[in-house]
Amino acid sequence: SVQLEMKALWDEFNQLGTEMIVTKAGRRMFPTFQVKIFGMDPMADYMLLMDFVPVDDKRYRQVPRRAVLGQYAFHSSSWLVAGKADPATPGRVHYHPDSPAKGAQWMKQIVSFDKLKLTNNLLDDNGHIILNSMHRYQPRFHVVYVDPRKDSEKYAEENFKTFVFEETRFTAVTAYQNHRITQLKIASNPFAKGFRDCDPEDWPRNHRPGALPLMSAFARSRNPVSSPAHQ
Amino acid sequence: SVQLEMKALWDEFNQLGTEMIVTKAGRRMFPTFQVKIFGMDPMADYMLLMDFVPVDDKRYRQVPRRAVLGQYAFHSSSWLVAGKADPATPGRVHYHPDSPAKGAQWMKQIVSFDKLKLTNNLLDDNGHIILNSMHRYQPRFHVVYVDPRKDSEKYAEENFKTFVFEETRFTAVTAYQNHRITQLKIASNPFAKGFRDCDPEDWPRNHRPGALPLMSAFARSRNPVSSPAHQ
DNA sequence: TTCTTGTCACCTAGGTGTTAATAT
DNA sequence: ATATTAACACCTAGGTGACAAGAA
Repeated sequence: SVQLEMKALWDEFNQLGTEMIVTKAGRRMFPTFQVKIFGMDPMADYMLLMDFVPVDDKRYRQVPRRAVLGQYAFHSSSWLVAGKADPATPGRVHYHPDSPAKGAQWMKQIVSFDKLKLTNNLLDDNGHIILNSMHRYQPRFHVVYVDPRKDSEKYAEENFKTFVFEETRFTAVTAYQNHRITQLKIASNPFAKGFRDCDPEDWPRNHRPGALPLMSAFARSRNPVSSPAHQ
Repeated sequence: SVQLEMKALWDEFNQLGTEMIVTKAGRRMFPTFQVKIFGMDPMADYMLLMDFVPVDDKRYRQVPRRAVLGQYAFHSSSWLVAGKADPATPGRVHYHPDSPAKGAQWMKQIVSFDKLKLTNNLLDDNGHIILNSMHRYQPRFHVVYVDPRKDSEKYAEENFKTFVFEETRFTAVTAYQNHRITQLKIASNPFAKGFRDCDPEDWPRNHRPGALPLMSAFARSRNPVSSPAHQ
């Protein structure tokens, strides 16, 4: 079984409609996809990998600016369907760089996919995940048991397990559309600390619940509870 | 077979008497021990590791300052034997973090031991290599074939190969003794660029052979030739 | 008008020798 | 006197969103 790390933070983003930046050079995800793994055979070899599947066959677009003036400008519910999805991108896969490794190794600490990068460059040759901007994606996590038998290909089906966490869904964008997403990224990503305007010591250590509803759920759970995956 | 990378740089340091800093927290080596590997079975698993053996049973000490005034102050030949070696440190081993991996993986690029750190803290619990300051050491590189046979312990002897490059010998120190070593480290280690006083563009790209005899050998070979190991 | 690209200041994270203070 | 330690300024290396300019 698999538990998603930082579930509270993922939930907070998901509630606003998570957006992930894609660039030509490749951009990391934030939050980073991280999991705790249980129940492996400690002595067996496993490959861990991720891929990304379209949530729907739609293309999205920004809401016209004149339609969203006022308090709820840039709200997550302001996505409009812009038509059918663009042609699918090459369905690349990202192997965790420690693969293959023993079950004991994978289970003894959190597995982090922080080397995974997203790009919108269809001709990318850095092995990054290629996505269409303005489309929605569902990250998937796969565990492959490395079968030592000679005819292991025959058992591919049963040596394979997929885990999906719906709270990690996101829209790929080249620039943030929802200003609340931007603010939550700035508030929670250490690398964006330069854009915070509050006292850096104020958050999250001294954060008073309710003061900033934007990130209340995350602030409430300092030891985030993980969530079970839909298999 | 194994080739030492950056052999010209190692030679230049060795000629002066290489020194490596040891600290309580652990310090990387510079130059970094890096090798190219040939002739592995591409499909077999190997563990790669390093250890450090005393070159002799001597303890060294700094030359009294009043004895070395003038041009040859701090020359490498100014080490004095201070007596018998201190009690041996725990003979730790550093496994390359990618171990175990297939021969094909090890051979397809330079193997770098840049995560290896040296410490003088006998109680270190970070898994660093523990050395006595003011003692001389010989780094050793070991390749272990992971034998798939059940009774693999019996074949430990033949599944094991050791490579020694004498030009990587060094004295462990808590502060540099030979000023020429300091200058060569500053000139060749990118992380010490802040201590260079010459135009940063001047070296090594525009370095004129003979102008700075200190690092002539390194500057002469822009594509350093590797050296075979003594097995 | 909407979306994308490239540059930038500002961060995190951590590897350098220097230096002054301390230990032996 | 020699040897070690800890704090420090200055780097490398690379991850942020902002912004202005360009593309569609």
